[in-house]
Amino acid sequence: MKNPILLRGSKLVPVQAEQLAGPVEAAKYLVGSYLVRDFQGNRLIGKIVETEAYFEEDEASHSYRGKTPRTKVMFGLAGHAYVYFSYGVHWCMNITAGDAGYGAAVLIRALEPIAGLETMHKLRGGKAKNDVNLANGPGKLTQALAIDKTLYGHDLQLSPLQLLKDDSATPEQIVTTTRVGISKATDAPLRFYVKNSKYISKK
DNA sequence: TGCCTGATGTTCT
DNA sequence: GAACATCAGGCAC
Repeated sequence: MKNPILLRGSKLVPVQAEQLAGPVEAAKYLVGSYLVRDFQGNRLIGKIVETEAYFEEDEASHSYRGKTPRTKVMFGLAGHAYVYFSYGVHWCMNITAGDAGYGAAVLIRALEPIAGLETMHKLRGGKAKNDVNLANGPGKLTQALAIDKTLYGHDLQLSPLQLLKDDSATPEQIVTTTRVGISKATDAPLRFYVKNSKYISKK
């Protein structure tokens, strides 16, 4: 990779598709990873602190009813962006997981803002009263990182949106709970977040 | 602080 | 035509 991305002295390396082979493992693995967004000359970095796993056998998953024009990227290669419009108002970002042909993805629910906070506040339209509220929800983080349908299907090993991991960091302590904001399969323990993080979404 | 509601595009039934 | 992997503002307490 040209110009490796450095953060606090450690080098961030791209997340490989093999590390996203299973949706549940991928959801856990992605907690503590970094999203790096290059936007209009600014580099915005957020650390993933909360995820949810969705897959074909899962009633709450968009892929449950099979491949459609919207969900087709979920059935493609792992490590790509599945971006969809929710409630007519917000974009939500997923990272595809599992083998090609199997419809699975990991919803990114919250980020800890690391770099480019000023730009993130601007992108949020000044609605975030503090840094905690910048990206502590699926709709908020897409706003803060300027993620929309133009990034649908984007390969996350490439700029302007990359998925990276700091291999020298100690793994996060992860808490597992049921998912949020869904009406089906509400009992499945498929939500993962960093223990004691103040940046996770509410509820 | 916490509940309630309006906004509103896309997909699926 | 209804449901939806949401958010923010308004109002009551």
